[in-house]
This record gives sequence, structure tokens and C-alpha cells, in this order.
Amino acid sequence: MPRYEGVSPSVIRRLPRYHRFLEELQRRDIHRISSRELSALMNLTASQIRQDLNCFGGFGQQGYGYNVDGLLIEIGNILGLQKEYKSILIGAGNLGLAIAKHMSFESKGFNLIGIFDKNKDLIGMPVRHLVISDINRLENFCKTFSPQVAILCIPKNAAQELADRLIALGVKGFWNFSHYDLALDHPDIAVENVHLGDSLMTLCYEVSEILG
Amino acid sequence: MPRYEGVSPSVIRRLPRYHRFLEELQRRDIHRISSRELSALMNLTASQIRQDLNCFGGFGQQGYGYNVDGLLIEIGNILGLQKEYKSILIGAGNLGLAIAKHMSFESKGFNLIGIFDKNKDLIGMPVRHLVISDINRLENFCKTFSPQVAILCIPKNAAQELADRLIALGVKGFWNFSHYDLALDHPDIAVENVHLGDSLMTLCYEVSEILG
DNA sequence: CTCCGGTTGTTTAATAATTGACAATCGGTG
DNA sequence: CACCGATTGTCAATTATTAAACAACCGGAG
Repeated sequence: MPRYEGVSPSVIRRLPRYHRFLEELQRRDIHRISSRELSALMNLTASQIRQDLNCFGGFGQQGYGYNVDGLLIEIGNILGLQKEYKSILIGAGNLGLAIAKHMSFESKGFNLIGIFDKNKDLIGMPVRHLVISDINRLENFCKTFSPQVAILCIPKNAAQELADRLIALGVKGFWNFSHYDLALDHPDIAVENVHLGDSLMTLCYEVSEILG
Repeated sequence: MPRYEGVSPSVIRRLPRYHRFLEELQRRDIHRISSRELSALMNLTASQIRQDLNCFGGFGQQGYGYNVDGLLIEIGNILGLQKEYKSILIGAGNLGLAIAKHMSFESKGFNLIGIFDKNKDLIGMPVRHLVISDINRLENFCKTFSPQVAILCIPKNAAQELADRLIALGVKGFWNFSHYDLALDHPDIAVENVHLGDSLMTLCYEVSEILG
């Protein structure tokens, strides 16, 4: 399996968007596209598309363009979507449950194998194919099933402590929805923060620029 | 009210994070901080902090540092958090309801004044201080109450059509959770996309880099 | 009242990202 | 089977972002 250590984060962050647009093209039965056409759809420059894709290999054909189906598979492979990871969700509040029910984890390679909360009223409640477990069982569960990824939907004051616990239990990646930036002194831990509050403040700025 | 048109998007996107860290400092009764200290907390350079803040004015004092409370107010003003916007939420599925219940809109200047869905089973259901309305009433509602912001928690195939409808009704800003990039041919419309699927794919990439 | 350590505001340099340009190459056509 | 129009892959130029450097300045000590 190839590694792409030299590729800049800016390029990586654009890959999911390419993937999304290519999926849509495939759905519309379009199987061939040029960088120029794709650039018009995605609202960026053709040059950028070609340069982005060439970080990983020459997927196109000169004089022809790119094959949508092939490119989709290539980008999926780069992102690692074909791999399978066991993941657990911590915090079954409004947001946690919505994420658990709403997201199609499986299509992105994540299998949800456990949901945990400390609230006694929630423990035992069924969610999809799972049942909410007591957070006290976290250690036992992880030692048995070894999940690689944790989704944190917990208050900010609990985030760092839980992350440290989970790292000690072998968790390598965090999808973090708590309003807190996890301190990642560990080098081999991946953290993807989703700061909804920050996003809303950014919108606030933009709207206030428009409305004066 | 000042405008900051020359300020780069990179700087703007960092403001909410400054705001979040300054709030935390205030909570811990810390009222004075230097760019060096803050840079250690936030994991960036002191130079960047000073340069970011100086885009908007000289908020610090030489030889002393920054006053936390004053700076928090200044950043809040730049972001426009003190202003009040009427907002509506479209799509009361898992994610929509979670957003409605979970987010503290008010602290960011957004007052949620309506929730809409097309599902008859959901219409009439109480959520916080509101009741879910029929999406057919959208036009009447908007003409009466003139919301400026819409939160879209709807499937991607419905997103563009609804956005166009809402723009025609005077909506100026969108917080978009649908897996779709709204086409913003209109210049004076703000769009803040939250692509959870993209975020998850990015995490997938990072985890797969670590686990090989 | 003067000096000193410390910190900002601001300029300058370094790095990173994006765009533009063009030779190399391919499918299709006559 | 050779040519043409189109499009990539890639290098060079531009632009944007980040980091470093330092003079100007402030609060407080003596």
C-alpha cells in the first residue's frame, strides 16, 4: 500500500471533495471528464485539479481526460476507504445519537461496534444494531475488541481525560465533536476536530459583513 | 461598525478559535496574557497571534500583553456576535433535531424562530420553545418574520432547490449540513458548509497513514 | 526620574500554495 | 499510417501565508 508523506495537507483536505463530486458524476452516468469540465463544476482551477491528482500518480490520459470510475477508485484507495476500522462512540446525547443514526460510517470504512455514556437513563437503550453501554465498561470492552477509532460527543471538560484513557487503550484516531482542541503530544494519533461552534461564528462574521 | 474587507480568510477562520481560548482563560480567572503564553496554549507562533490581531487594531500593550476580557469583547465584535439574527432550521431529522437541541445559538447571536420539515409525522412535534412546522408554510412564515439565516439539515438532492427558495425569500446566510456544495452565484449570500462526510474521510486518510 | 526587562506592532524574509504556460502525448479521422 | 485537436503532466511564475527580526514603547524598580 503506497504512502504519500510528502503531500501537503491542503491537497489532502480537497480529496474528499473530489470523491464526492466524482460519485455524483458516476450517479449521473458520466464516465469521462476533463480537468476543465471538473473545474467548472467544483469552482476551482483546472491547473489545481491536475496538480492535486498528480501528487499521487498520473491518473489521466492526454488528449482524453480522466476516467470517472477509475479516478473514484484511486481516490478512495488514497483515502483508505476500502480499509475497515472498528470505531466506538462516546457520549450518547443529542449530537452523539444523531451522528450514530445519521452517518453512513460503513461506506467510509468505519464500523461502529460500541456506544458509551455515563448517564444511567441512557444505558441499555437500543441504537441501530447496538445498545448503549456504561462508560465504566470502556476498559474491558477495548481490551476485548480493540477499536482503532473513537468518536467523541462529550462536554469539553471531559474530552482530554477520555482521550488519554482511550489512547492508553490503543485508540489511534479521534473524531472530536467536543468544543475542545485535544492536545496531541502523541505523534501517531490522528485527530479530526469538528468545531460546530467555530463554524457558526464564522457564519456570523460573514452574515454580519453582508448585513452591515 | 467597522468593516475588514482586506483581511484574509485564513485569519478570519482563526478568530473563533481565539475566542474559544480566551473564554476559557476568562473562566479560569486569567485576565492578562502575552502572545507568547497564548501561543503555547494554542499551539501556534506568537508572531502569528500578534499579526492576526493587528489586522483589526492594536489591542495589546507593549511590555504588558493583552487584556483577556477586552480582547474577548473585541473579537466578539469583529465576529458580530453581539448582533441578533433570526434563523430557521430546515429538516428535523436526527441531525437537525440534534443541532436544534444541542447548539447554543443564542450565545452566537442566532435566535432560532422556526423549524420546518415535510414529514407529516414530525409536524407538530415540540422542540425546545418551538413546534415543527410544515415546510409548505415556509413562504408565509418568511414573509411575516423575515429570518436572515437558514440551517439546512436536508438530503443533498433537496438542498439547491430549497436554498434558491430561501434566497428569494430574503435569507442571507446558510449553515449547510447537506452533503452538497451550494452554488453561490449570488454575491451577497454567506454559506458555511459543514461536510461531516468529508471530515470523516480525512480522518480515514490520517488513520490509514498511521496504521499502514 | 531614569533605566531595564519584557512585549507589542510592524517590517522583512522564508515558506507554502496557487495559477499560468507549454511541451509531450493520446484518441480519433481521413 | 500520418496528422489534428484536445488534454494531460510538469515546470516556472505569481501570489498568499507564516515565521523571524527588531525598533518602539510601557510598567515598574530603584
